[in-house]
Amino acid sequence: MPRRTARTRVRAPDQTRETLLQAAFLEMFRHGFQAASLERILGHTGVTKGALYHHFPDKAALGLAVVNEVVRGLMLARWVAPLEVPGDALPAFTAMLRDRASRLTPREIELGCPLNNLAQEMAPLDARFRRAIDAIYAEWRAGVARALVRGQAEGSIRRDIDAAGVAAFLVAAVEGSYGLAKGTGDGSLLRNNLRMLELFLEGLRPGRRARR
Amino acid sequence: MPRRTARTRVRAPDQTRETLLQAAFLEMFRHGFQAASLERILGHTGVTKGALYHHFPDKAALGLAVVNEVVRGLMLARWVAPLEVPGDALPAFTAMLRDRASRLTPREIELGCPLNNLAQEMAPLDARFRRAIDAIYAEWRAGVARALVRGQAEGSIRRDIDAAGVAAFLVAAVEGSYGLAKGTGDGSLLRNNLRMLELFLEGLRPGRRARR
DNA sequence: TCGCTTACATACCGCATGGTATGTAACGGC
DNA sequence: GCCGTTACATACCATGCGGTATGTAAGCGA
Repeated sequence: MPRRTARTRVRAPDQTRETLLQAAFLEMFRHGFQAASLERILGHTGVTKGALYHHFPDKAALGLAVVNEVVRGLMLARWVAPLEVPGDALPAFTAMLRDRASRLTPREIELGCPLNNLAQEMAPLDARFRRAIDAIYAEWRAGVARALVRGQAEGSIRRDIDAAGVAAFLVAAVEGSYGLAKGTGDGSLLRNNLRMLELFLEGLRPGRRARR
Repeated sequence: MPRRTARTRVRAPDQTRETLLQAAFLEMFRHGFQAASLERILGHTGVTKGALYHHFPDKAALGLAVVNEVVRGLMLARWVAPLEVPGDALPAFTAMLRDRASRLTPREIELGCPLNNLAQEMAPLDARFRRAIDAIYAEWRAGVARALVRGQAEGSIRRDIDAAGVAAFLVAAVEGSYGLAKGTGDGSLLRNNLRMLELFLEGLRPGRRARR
């Protein structure tokens, strides 16, 4: 039986939901979804279990909301939006990679890429997570491919490459680099790989020696 | 109090240990380490909890043994040994990539790379796991770098590249490709990326156009 | 054949977890 | 000011978990 005089917090449903999403994101980033503890999330936010289960039917729904509303936004802001700038596509790639490399935080090196983490953990376990993650990866690849096609149109990128295929490779290389750096705990490895990606992109410039 | 007449299985400690390792590997491959259930492992093998805790002091020790004795061996057999063949280094790379691409099982596409999975999950959580995983990645990178240096010595690979840096990039790209394929559930994506790696390696051939 | 060690078997425990039942206080339309 | 709905709060539960205590039987050197 609940206590007689319950002290309810100020009613601000949107903010409560957002608070939960952010805390859940951090918790999932650190521990993954399965090991993410609702109690810890509640402890960090001061929100109660009743409020949580008012906003989300169960833990999976909270996790999916984190994927769709937090992780997706982060990916788009960091890896797609920087490509949608006026000017040549290839320098936009280079600038984005250098920007990412320069902003590497110890947390990013320790914890890796949230999307990659969730993909590795949840893809074989839950079809809904897999679909949500798959959709985000598809957006990422599509954004990269668009930039490549733009580069082809303006002549800064060779026309004989398959934009979608190269985009998939680039995304994989980025994710792999973050993952490897996380595995080794070595930030310089990640910087090295982002630099290698720059060199790879330079190789896409039109030139005498065709790749195939 | 245990039952009076306990039916013990045949005493074959080495085989029992190996059975546990293999079952634990499969369980960890599917669910990760934290979500791996000892009860499920025991259920699959018919081994009892007493036997398990006779061979391993705790769950972490079992997990570490899986990493060091199973995962490491798989990585070496698949990604390092194929490079240590007589003949030119570059064709050995190509052959290895094609061999891997041709042998892709649905399980590999669904579950990804065991080493990558464990790295992503365990690196920030447990220092012992991180060290063990880090050591395996270092062996992998070293194996690739050795092959690159060999190629440089025999003239099939440009001398102006940093073998260690390129090796790190190659390993990251492989792991990223497996991870991405797992996220999307798409095997053709993985095949595409392995093919892209071939092309990347072709670009390491000595030629007129230097990369930097 | 005795006796110690190794290799297993069984029962049980404490704990953290996700989830639920139930209650109450704030808000908004009327 | 009433009342239904929304937004929370609290107590509690069932379950699965890793781990342990304790027992037994096989192997084996002397």
